Amino acid sequence: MSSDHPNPVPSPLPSCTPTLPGFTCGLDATLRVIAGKWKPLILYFLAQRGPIRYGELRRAVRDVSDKMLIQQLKELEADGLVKRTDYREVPPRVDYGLTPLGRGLAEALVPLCVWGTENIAEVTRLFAEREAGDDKLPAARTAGTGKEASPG
Amino acid sequence: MSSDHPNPVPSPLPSCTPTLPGFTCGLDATLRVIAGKWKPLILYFLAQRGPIRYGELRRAVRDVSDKMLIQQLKELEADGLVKRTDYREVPPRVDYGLTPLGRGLAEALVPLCVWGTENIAEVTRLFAEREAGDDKLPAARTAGTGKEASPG
DNA sequence: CGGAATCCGGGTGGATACTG
DNA sequence: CAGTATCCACCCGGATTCCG
Repeated sequence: MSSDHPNPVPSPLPSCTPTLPGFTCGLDATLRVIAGKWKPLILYFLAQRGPIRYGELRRAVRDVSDKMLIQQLKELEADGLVKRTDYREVPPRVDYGLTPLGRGLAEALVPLCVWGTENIAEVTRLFAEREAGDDKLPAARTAGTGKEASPG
Repeated sequence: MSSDHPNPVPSPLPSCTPTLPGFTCGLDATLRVIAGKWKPLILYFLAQRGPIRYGELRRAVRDVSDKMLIQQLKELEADGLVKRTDYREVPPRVDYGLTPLGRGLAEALVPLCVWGTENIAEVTRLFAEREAGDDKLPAARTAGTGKEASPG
C-alpha cells in the first residue's frame, strides 16, 4: 500500500515540535490563546492601527457586541497580549494596544490574512453555496458555522 | 519590563485589503473558513503527514470525538480544502489529504505553530494561572471564552 | 474499520437596559 | 464615551448507540 493510491503525496511541512507538555503541538498552544470568536481580528486591528480607543476598535470589528468585545479584551489583557490604558478623564478615554507578545502573535496572523485576500473569490463562492442550501450537506452546514453568516 | 513608553507605537502590519465584499478583511474570510475547534489542527496534521487514514488522524488530533472529527472533515471537504478517498474495501479503508487550496492554508498556519512553540513557556504559565483560579479574574475567566474557540 | 443518528447539558454570545 | 448587568436562545460538542 505504498505506490498504488491516487492521492499525491505532498512535501511535508516543517515539524511542529510535537512533544510539548500539555499541548499537542505549538499550533495547539497558539489556538488556545486565540480561542474566541473575535480575538484574531482584535489582535490584527490593534497591530494595524496602533493603540486605539474602545469606540474605534468596536467600529473596526463590526458585528461585535460590547459584551463580547470587552470580554475578549479582558482575556487578551490577562494573557499579556493586550495592554489597556485608562486616562481617567471625563468623558472617559481608554485605549488598547499590543504588548510585545501580542505583536508577535499578530504578525503570525499575517499569512492567514494574505491567504484570505488571495483566495477571497473561492471563499466567497463557498459561502454563497452554503447559503443556497446544498443538497449534499443538509445538516452539517446548518449546524456548522452558519451563525455569523449575515452579510454586512 | 523595559523602560519603554507605556503605549509603544508598533510598526504597522502589511495592509489587509480591508475593502472586500461581505468580509471585514482577508483575515476575516480566512477565519470563517477555519472556524471550528479542530479545523486548524486537522489541516496541519494532514499537511505534515500526508494522506492518512481516519483512525490515524483521530489518534493524532487527541481529545476529538468521532462526531466532531467527521463533521469538521465534511465541512473541510465541502469547502474544497480536504480530499476524501474511499477505497471501498473490507475492512473499510478511507484516507484524507489536502487539496492545493488546503495546502496553501495549512502553510499559512506555520507561523502560528512557530509562535506557539517559541512562546510555549509563557502560554503554559498563563494557563496554569487560569487553572489556579486567579484572584484578579473572578468572573471573566469562568464566563469567558476560556475553553473553546467557538467555531464560529 | 469508518462512519451515522440521536439525545442532551452547558457554554457562547447577542440584545437590551443601565451606570459613571 | 466606556463599560456593566441580566436574560436567554442557540449551537457546540460529548456520550451513546447502531450500521455497512
